[in-house]
Amino acid sequence: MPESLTLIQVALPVPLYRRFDYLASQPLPPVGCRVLVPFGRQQLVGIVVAHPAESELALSKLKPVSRQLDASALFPPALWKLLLWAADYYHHPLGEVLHHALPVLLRQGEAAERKPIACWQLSDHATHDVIATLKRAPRQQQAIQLLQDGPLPAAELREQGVDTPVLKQLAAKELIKPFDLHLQAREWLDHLLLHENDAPYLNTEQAAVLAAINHADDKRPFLLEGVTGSGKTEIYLQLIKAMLAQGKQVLVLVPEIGLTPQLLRRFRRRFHAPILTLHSGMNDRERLDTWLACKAGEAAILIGTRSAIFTPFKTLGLIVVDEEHDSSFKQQEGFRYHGRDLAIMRAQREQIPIVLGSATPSLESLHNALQGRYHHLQMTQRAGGAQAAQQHLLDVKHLPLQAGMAPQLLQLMDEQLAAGNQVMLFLNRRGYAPALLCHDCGWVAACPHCDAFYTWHQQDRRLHCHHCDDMRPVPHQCPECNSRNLVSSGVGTEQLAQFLEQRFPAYKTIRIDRDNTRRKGELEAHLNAIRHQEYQILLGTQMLAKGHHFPHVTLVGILDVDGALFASDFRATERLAQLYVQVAGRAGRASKSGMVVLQSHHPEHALLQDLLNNGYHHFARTCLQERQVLALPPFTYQAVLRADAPAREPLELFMQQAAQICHHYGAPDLQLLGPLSPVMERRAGRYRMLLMLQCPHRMHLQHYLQQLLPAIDNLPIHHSLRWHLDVDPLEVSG
DNA sequence: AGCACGCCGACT
DNA sequence: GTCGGCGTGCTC
Repeated sequence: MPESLTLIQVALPVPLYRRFDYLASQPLPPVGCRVLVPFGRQQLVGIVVAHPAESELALSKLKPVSRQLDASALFPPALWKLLLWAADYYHHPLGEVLHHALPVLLRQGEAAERKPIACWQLSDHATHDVIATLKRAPRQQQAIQLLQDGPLPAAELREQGVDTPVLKQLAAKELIKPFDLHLQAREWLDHLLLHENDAPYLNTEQAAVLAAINHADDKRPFLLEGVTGSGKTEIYLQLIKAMLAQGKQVLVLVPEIGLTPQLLRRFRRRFHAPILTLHSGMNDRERLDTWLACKAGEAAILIGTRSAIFTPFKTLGLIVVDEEHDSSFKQQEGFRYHGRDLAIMRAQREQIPIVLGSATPSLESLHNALQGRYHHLQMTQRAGGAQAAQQHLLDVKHLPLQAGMAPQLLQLMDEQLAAGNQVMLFLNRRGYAPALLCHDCGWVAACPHCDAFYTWHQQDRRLHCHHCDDMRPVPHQCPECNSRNLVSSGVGTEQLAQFLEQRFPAYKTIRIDRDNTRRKGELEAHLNAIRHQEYQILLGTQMLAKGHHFPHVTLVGILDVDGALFASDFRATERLAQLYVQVAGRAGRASKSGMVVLQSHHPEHALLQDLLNNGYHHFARTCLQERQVLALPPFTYQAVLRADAPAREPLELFMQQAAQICHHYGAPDLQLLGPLSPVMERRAGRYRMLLMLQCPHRMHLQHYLQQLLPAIDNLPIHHSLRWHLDVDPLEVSG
C-alpha cells in the first residue's frame, strides 16, 4: 500500500446493507463528513463511517475517493450516534438513513456553507403615524403587522403571502430594513427580548406541572396530558423561556398540519429571538441555511415537522413534541422512522429534557407513563373558564337520513344557526360519493389497478381512485348493460355540502378537504374566512379538526363513526377517540357552551360508551387492558415485512421463503402471522402481501430481526418485486 | 437504486 | 440488417 493512501469506509445512498471501502490520502477525511466517490459508473455523495485497518477486498480492487466535501463531521456526536442507532433499530441501510438526515443540497454535494438568511425588521421610521398612511396598501400593512411581533425571515413572510415586491416598496419608504441572521444572530441572541407582559399567570395546575418538570431529578421523558384548552402551549413557552435564558436551543416538533401561523405568531410574540421553522413551503437553499443556522447555534428555536429531528444543534437544551399521538410523526415510506420515538432517543443521548404533549396521548406513551418510564403530568382544567362540551350519541338506526344526516342533527343546526353561531360537521370521505353504480344491472365503477371502487367527484366530472390517483371521465351509461341509469352510493363531503346549501339557503357553507385546499395558502385563507364568520356551516374531513380554534362554533357533528368501530385495524378506535376529543375541544369557548353529536348505528358499543361517559383518559385505560388481553402493542412489539409485485406468483414465492426463514429460526417468543394479503390485495397495479412478526420483548425482536434480515435480503428475488421491513408499524397494511 | 450488459421483436 | 424492450447482476 502506498504510504500516503489508507482506507475509509463509506455509507452510500443505495438500498444495500453493505458499506464500501475507498482509498483516501492522509490526513483521512474524518468520520461523519461527506466524500464524493466513484461507484460503478456514477459519482455518489457518501458519508465516512469508519477508518478500518484493513479491507475484505484486495487493495487493488479499491478506488480512491474523488473529493472530500467537508473538513469535519456534519453531525454532532450525539446526533451521529442517534443516526447509527436508528439505522440499526429500523433495519434500514445506513447510507440512506444518513442521506435522509441531510438537507437536499448537502445530499447533492453542495458546500455546507451559509448563505445569508435574509430577515426583515421594522425600522425606527415605522411609527404609528407613518403606518397609518398605508391604509390603501393592505399587503404592506399586513407585512408591517407581522413584523410588529419582531423580525422575520423573508421565507416566513413569503409563506404568509408577503412577496418580495411588497418588501421592496416598504424598504424604499424606509419603514423596514433587511438584515442577515448570520451576522446579527449573536446580537439578537444576546438581547433576547422576552415579552414578559404577554405571559399570562399560570393557574395552579399549570404551575404545579411546571414545577414538577423543573424539579424532576431524573432524565425520564415528560408526558404532558392536558385537556384541550388547559394551556399546554403556555407550559412549553415557559420551559423554552428558561432554556433561552440559559443560552440553549430548543427543538419543537409538530404534526404535519400543526405548523399553523397561529402557533408561530404565539411563539414570535413571546420571544424576540431567532425562531426558525422547517415547513413545506421552503426551498432547498432555505432548508440548508436553517439547518446550518441551528448547527452554528444561531437559531434559538426550531419548529418543524418530523424530519426536523435530524437537525444538528450547537447547544440543544430541550425537545418538545406537540400532539405526540399524531400519526404524521411516523414516516410511511422509505426510512420508516417515528419522529417522536427518535426525539425520545435523542433527548436521552443528549441528556436533555423532553416533553410529549397531547390531550389524547397515544396508548404507547400512556403505557410508558403508567409503567413509570415517563413522568406523567396531567392538566384537567380548561383555562379561561371554558366549559366542556355537552355530548350526544345519536342512534341513527331506522332514521330517515338526508345526505347522511339525521333529522335531530338538522334541527340542532337550525337552532344554533338561528342563534348566530357556527356549526362544524365532520365526514371523513372526500368527493361526491364513494361509489357509482348501475341501477339496472348493479355494475360498480371499479379501479382497474386496485381492489377498490372509484370515488365520484361530481365537480370535476371525474371518477377518482383515492388509492392510486387514477382518474377517468364519468361514464354516461353502464359499460355492461348500456343503461343510462347510473346512481351514486354513499355520501362524501362534496354531496353533503350540496345538500347543506339547499337545506340551509340562508347560511353560507364551506367545505374543507384536500380537494378544496390544494393550492398554497388556500387552507389558511379558508380558515381566516371562517374565523371572520364569513361562513356559518363548516364541513370537512380530519383536516378541519387539527389545531384550529373557532370560537363561534357551538355545535359539532361527527357523521360517521361506525367505520372506525368495526375496522380491521386495531388502532382505528384509538384514532376515533383522539379525533372525537380534538373535535369536542373545538366546540364552545368561554362565552358559549358547545355540543358534540356523534351519529352511530351502534350507540351501545362499549368503547363509545366508555369514551363518552368516562372520557379519553378512562377510555385509553380500557383500550390498554384490551390490548394486553389480545397481546397487541404496546404490550408486544411488531415488525411487518411487506412486499409487492405486479404478479402474484413471485410475490407468494418470496413471502413463503421469508416465512420459512423465520419459522426455521424458531425463536420461542417470536410470533408469526402470515404471509397474508391485506384487505385491499391489489393497489396501483401491484399485488401486496405481508408477514407480521410479533414479540413481547423489544430487545428480542430486534435481535431476531438482526439475524433474520440478512437471510431475507439474500433471497433470490424477481426483479419486479419490492419489499421492506416496517418496525413499529402504525398500520399493518399500507 | 442506478446503470450496464445481454439476448429477442418491429422498423428507418 | 439495427433500435430497443426489460431480465439479470454488480457496484468498494
